[in-house]
Formats: sequence, C-alpha cells, structure tokens
Amino acid sequence: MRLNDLDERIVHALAEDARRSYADIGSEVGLSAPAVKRRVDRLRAEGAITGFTVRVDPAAMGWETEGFIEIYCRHNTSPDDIRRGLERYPEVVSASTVTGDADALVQIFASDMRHFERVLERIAGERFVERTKSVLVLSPLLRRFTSGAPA
Amino acid sequence: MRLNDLDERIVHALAEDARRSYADIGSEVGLSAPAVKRRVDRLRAEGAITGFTVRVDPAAMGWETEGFIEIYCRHNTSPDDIRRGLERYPEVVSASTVTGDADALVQIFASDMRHFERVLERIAGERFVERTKSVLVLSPLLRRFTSGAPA
DNA sequence: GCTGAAACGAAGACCCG
DNA sequence: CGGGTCTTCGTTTCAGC
Repeated sequence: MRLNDLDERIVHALAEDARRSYADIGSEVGLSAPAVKRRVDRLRAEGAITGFTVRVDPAAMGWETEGFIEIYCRHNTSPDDIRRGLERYPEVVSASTVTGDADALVQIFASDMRHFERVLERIAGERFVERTKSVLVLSPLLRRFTSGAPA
Repeated sequence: MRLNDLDERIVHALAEDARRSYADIGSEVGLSAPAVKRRVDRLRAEGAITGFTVRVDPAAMGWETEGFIEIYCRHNTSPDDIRRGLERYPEVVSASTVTGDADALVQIFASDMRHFERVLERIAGERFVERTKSVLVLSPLLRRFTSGAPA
C-alpha cells in the first residue's frame, strides 16, 4: 500500500487541521473538492487513514502526570497477552514490545503522582509482569501527531 | 482550567470522530448544535482543544520502523536547547525530558532501519548530546490518541 | 441554551480526458 | 480510471429570543 505525492499532501493538510474543507485542501494541492473527497474516501477504505481525532492539552483534561513504564515479562508471555492485559487501563496511551532489556514500553497519563503510582502498582501486579521500571516525564518538549515525510 | 462533565463528553465524542457534526454530538450529550459549537469554540480559545488531526496508519505512510532514543546530555543543556535541536527532525514524533538515567526520551518514526540509523547518528552528533541509547519497537500493541478519564 | 434563516460545505450523479 | 462540474442536501453559523 503506497501513497503518491498528492495523497501525502492531502494527509499532511488534514494532519494540521482535520476540519478544513475539501475545497480548501483542494485549492492547496491543485484539485477540486470532490477529487479530494474521493481520495480521502479511498485512503479510509484502504486503512491508510484510520479516523479523525481532536488534539487535547493533557493538562486541561486533568492529566498532569505523564510517564513511561518498562515491563519485564515472565517467560511464555505473548505480545497479545500484554495487549489484552493493558487495554483495560484507560490511563495507558500507547504500548509496544521493544528491543533491549525490557519487553514492553508503556506510556501513561495520570491525573497526579498518586494516581500514577496506583496504576503502576496495578500493572506491576498483572500475572504476566515480572518487574517494572518507570520513568516520569519532566517536561514535554515536542508532541506531534504525525511525523514528517520519511526520506 | 477545569472542564465540566458536558465538556468532557463533547471532547470524548470528538476524540472518537473529529468530523462528527455538532448536531450529532448534541443529540448524544443532550444539547443543540449551536450549544455544542459554542463549547467547542470556548475549549479552543482556552487551549483545552489545540486542534483537529487525522489518525494515520504509520505503515501506510511508509513509516515501517519505530523506535525510542534516550538522550544523555552534556552539562548546561536546557530543555529548550533540546527542543530546538530536535524540532528540525521531521522523524521526531515526541520528545520529553525525563527522570532516570537519561535526560530525554525521543520517539522516532522512520521509513526503514537504515533511515532510523541515519537519524540516530545525526541526533547523536548534536552539540548537546553526550551519548544515546536506542530501543526499537517490535510490535505496537496499543495506540490511543486520547487517554481515558482519570479517576 | 434554544430557534430559525442564511451562507457554506459535503456528497452524489453525470460528463470528459 | 481519475478528475471536473453541477445540483441537492445537510451542516455550520449568526441573529434574535
């Protein structure tokens, strides 16, 4: 599934403002509004675009404390076990299995330090978790929602 | 800056689909379309909502390789130095200063391993960087764009 | 915060290269 | 097959209440 240059420019425009009108985007990329809509529909059908969402200031939502938890798993834990175990936590924003010492890296948003600690303890108590190591975010420097064009 | 229950339900609806109509959201939360719009406008003005964006499948955009780079900085490096140094890289999706051994944690999307390596080398060569430690993502398990309600 | 009218954008049918 | 034009319909937006 490969996107051409026009598709990428449309996605880029939507990444900056997902509520821009198709006509407006079209005038930027040199297409008519229906043409833009057709491409967006196709990108959605292909799964390249998975939806539209709002960018929220975490602090405004009451999530003052951000951190990462590295999880060291017991033997015979599959990635799917980890996913199933973590998806029940609303505080978990992202999770991936990773190379290196730890098995998984989990990003957390919590309302405050006590809340973070409570989540950490519950995750550390999961059956598949052997031990954890956590890192707190001091200040968020950059938070993009889409990356730029890869070379 | 505190949001009330109605605001949170509106933000939640927009988080799931930022292109839903205000009337549609209104019927869910029990408000008319203009009332919803006024609240969204206010949330934007207050900075609680910082924009609307598209959810993209990284693979479809050609970003096959994801990873994290831990940065150990030289002395006398301010968070702002790090931010200024990193914002020039389109491959950097997020960056934060963190507690623990490393000074900053940087999330990267690259097209492939060679691309990732190239970015890593360039970042490692930045003036403020003393050394780096990097971790590759094996499989993304969970990727939410907004976290759930904090207790 | 609701209602109604006017401006605007979305979505589909249709035609053209 | 992909893009442009036109028309219809729904949505946004602003007034007044």
